[in-house]
Amino acid sequence: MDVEREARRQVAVLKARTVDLLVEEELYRKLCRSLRTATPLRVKLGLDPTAPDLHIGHTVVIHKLREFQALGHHVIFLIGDFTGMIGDPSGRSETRKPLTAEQIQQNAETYKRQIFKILDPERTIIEYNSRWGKALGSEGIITLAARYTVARMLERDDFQKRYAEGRPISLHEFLYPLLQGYDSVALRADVELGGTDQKFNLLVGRELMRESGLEPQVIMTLPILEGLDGVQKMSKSLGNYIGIDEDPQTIFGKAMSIPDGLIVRYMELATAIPREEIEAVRTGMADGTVHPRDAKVRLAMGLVAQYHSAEAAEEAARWFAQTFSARQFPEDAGVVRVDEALIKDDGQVWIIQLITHCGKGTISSSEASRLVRQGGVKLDGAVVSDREYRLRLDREHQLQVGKRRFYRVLPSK
RNA sequence: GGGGAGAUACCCAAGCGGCCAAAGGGGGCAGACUGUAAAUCUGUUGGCUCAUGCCUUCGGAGGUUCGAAUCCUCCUCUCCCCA
Repeated sequence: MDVEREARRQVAVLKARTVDLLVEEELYRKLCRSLRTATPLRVKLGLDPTAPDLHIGHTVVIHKLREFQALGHHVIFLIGDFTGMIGDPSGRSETRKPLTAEQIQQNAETYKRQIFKILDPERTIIEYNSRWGKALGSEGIITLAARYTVARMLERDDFQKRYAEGRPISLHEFLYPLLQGYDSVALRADVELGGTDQKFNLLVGRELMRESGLEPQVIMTLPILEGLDGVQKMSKSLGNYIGIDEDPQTIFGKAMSIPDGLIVRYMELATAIPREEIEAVRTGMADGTVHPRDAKVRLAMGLVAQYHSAEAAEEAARWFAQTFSARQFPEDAGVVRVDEALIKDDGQVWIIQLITHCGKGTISSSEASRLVRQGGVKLDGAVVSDREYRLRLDREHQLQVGKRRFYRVLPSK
């Protein structure tokens, strides 16, 4: 095999969709060596177990890892159970609140389960940075902290901004990049991946490796995916995400709600839809031959197919067309049995109570009242606008609250 | 260590003794229009079986007052300046 040629080919494949690749020549050399010695590269991705679910924003990077695996390399999926106690200040305008040990453990389990929807378990090593982080001790931390200066820390955008705006920066936040970098030292990573907001942290890793006499890791950054609102980055805490663990209908529905401008970007970054097809969609939408709605359906199906199955995608598309395009009441709406306690002596249920009962704590009675007043509540297809409305529960009723909450209401027995 | 400024609802931010569940904006939700898109317009945005009512909420704990987000005391946290 022509090692150099193959290494060049791999570089080209891996470089696609990246924002930064530092340093490309180094990656090439590492790949050459890997091929000659038949030693897979050690590719690191660290994730703090802060949010208990992965969303398709995370998958941008994970897909890249999958590409490394496809070329025979090993992925080290590092769960930042130690760094998670600090909380990554990247891109944040305020200090994160630390997690408890239990939360971290729980979230880590969820991650493990979810990444294998994309990654190949055979080529994945799971690590926890508490393993070496705890051993560092206070002396280790001090030594580590001595390797970096305040001025250099303040080069970071987010720190600089916060500092300039007079917002607080806690001292321990300075430790985060250092500890993340130390992970690379401990793991002897060849490559580390992250979102563009991770660039600083990744670079610190290079620095620390060099100082420790190791060959510095190559760093690769990938775009940050915007959330459903199309403006802010996708994140669980902003509620603008599509979780990879969500059910087909939810994934499909959320995908259909993104702004048009995001369709192609989602396809490129978050799906396995082939390049040529994405190009066709792009040009088709530009010249008006492809309706954005249809492009979105394609995207939505692609996502469902990836995390569930092709059949599930078909099914979700059908469901969506019926429920939202044809405005039919979905057959599989959640069934709610009404407690006896809600039924008054006259055998009737007050509409407001029915709604709060169906909402199971997510809808207050004031809110239910508001929804009724605003015409957002439908019973058996007809708008209920009288908040005093009572209903006799002698059969199944179809209740719709707002745009997307559907319930099949049945008597308790 | 000294001096100054500040903490208001999901976020930003006004209010500085009663008319304050608290202006305005953002965001959210609902309605119209649609493609559950965007844009736009309208309404709404603490809770309570809805009530010229009650309860909870203006960093925390006390106090003054008929009455406090607003005044006083102490505490906690943040920022700035000086050392």
